[in-house]
Amino acid sequence: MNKITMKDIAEKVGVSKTTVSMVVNKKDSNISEETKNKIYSVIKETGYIPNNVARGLNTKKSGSIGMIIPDISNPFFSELSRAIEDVANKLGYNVILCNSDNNPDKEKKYVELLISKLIDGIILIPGQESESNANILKLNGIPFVVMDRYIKGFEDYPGVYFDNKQGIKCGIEYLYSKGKRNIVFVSGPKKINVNQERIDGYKEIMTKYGIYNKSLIFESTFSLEGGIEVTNQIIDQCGCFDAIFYSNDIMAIGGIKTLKRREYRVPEDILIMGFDGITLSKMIEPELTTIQQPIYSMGQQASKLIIDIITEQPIKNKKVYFTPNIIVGGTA
Amino acid sequence: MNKITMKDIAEKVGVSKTTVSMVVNKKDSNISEETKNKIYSVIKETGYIPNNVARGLNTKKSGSIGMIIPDISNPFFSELSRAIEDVANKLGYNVILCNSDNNPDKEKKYVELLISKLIDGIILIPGQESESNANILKLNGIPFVVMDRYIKGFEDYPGVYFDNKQGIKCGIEYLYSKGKRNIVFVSGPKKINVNQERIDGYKEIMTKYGIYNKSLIFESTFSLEGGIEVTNQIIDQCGCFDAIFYSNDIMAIGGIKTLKRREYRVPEDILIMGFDGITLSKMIEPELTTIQQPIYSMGQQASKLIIDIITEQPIKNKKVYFTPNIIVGGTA
DNA sequence: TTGTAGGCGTTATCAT
DNA sequence: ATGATAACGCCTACAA
Repeated sequence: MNKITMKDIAEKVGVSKTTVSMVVNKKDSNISEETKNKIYSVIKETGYIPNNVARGLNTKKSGSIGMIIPDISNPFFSELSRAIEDVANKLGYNVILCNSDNNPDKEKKYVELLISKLIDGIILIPGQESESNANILKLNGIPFVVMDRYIKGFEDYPGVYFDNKQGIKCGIEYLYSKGKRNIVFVSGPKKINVNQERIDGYKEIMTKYGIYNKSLIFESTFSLEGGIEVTNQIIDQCGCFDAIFYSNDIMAIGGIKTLKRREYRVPEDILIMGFDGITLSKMIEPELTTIQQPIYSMGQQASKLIIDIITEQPIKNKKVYFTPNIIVGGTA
Repeated sequence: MNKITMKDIAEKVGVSKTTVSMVVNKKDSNISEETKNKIYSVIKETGYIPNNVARGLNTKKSGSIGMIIPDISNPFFSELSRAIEDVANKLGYNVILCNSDNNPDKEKKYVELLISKLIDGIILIPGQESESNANILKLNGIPFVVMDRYIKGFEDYPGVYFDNKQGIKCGIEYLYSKGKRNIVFVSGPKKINVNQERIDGYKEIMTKYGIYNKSLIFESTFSLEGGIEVTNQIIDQCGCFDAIFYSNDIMAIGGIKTLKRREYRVPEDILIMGFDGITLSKMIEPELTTIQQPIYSMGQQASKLIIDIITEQPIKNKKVYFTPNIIVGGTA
């Protein structure tokens, strides 16, 4: 049961491989209708599927793009992936999924794997210390788009970002307008650079309002457990606080659970603000008040951008910034 | 900036491509240490990365497995994907992500795409009418593992399944034991065969208890909106009901929101049971009482199974059934 | 309008 | 212990 090749088709029709190749690749402007039809019908009856690998060896293109993300089971990234894959698929590419867990070694392994597969381009959400991996890509001439987080030394590379500082300011302004003054801020792991950016935003705006207090800044991991732990910590260590701004939705949800269990009422006693606007934020009751990143649009944009680069389309903006949007739910 | 090839390495070291190839592929039992070391050092200093595509053309293997799922942004599938990718990665494979949306045409397109990339194997969660697509795979000799849903005519193929009937029975028994007798059942789209299986389970057990009533069966889509809509319908059409068993967690969450908004108390007035046990079910407050599928284990198992088949390992069980497990949260 | 021939980078089969 | 050579299936000049 050997696989059918172009040669088989050519022999059956009684033409050369070249002719078949041209028809298969729609470069058939001057192939007679008759030949074309014969070829098509034999392709159909044999169920011939071209060998993309052989094609790739010639063209140095694989028709695949790689997507290196921290963790697909995190809703933020799975929503993003869906957008990336949708656009890629529509434009004739497919997507190889890589979960880096923010681990530089894993990330490196994937980068090399993708290169070895003649990947056409990569969408990279950097973990930590991604400079050297970005460098490998650069040295190998693989186009890539950076997403969500910066890579030192690659600030001029194409990228899709979210205006984190502005997002934080939005959130704080809202909480301030609600009369809150002791606003706790929970950042994600400081090793990830967007978090520093968010902390800076917090510092700036709180200082502007004259209510900045360093001891109101906490750090945790972007998970439900992270949210629960840090919230217990906040309750135990903080003299007074009247609002908590979590820098992702999942943490906020963990926080709300913890507050309720420890007999705080949300939003009556404490206002809660999340960050990301994942679908999940609309599932809890009351719905989470959060700073929305347009996740699906960001994914679409990144996917479109990398493919434009691959296909050498003229690019208007190789760096795209998305702006925040507050979703007012019932928690603040 | 042409990419470095084996030929380049061979020339630099002063050996033949063959020798380099053997070293790269660890088939170097009888290559002198000296040569090996020279080759390794040149590989390192040049940053050589083997071309997997060229290799694939020879070996007819790509080192990739395909994963065809309905929708990665559905938490059930993203959790599953994570497991699949983890195992695949550990065993030296990578994963190509395909969102079928349960659409047979999309599914077909992906099947052919994957074949054209010399995919080594596929994990297929069938949408609707997947017989012909499974047939294409069969004709092309592509190994595949079926997951979650049956494909008519491929019952003997390797597969990883969940005992849906048992799951439903578990849930009903629990609700019955809590004194509930008017238990509404919300199935997913009947076109998807697991749903029929679940309805059958419901019918059986309810009949056994002598409380079966056909008008308590509703159908909806596996989404938050689906859960909301159907719940409004239930409230409006059902004379009396004291529990609702949704056949996935997301619908259940939509249902809870709706019940609350329409002034029902959960669990005081109405007990709610979900199905799946996605992480999300632990995020809401109170936590959802649900029938847990061991999602991560199922993904691991499927991944391991397809790779065992690819590598022709002896397989103990080519069909694996997982059994339900009730998680008692606060909604029932 | 169609065919011939060489090459893409690797692996496999024989040699040496 | 190492090399020469022919595949793998397709694409692409260049020929005819």
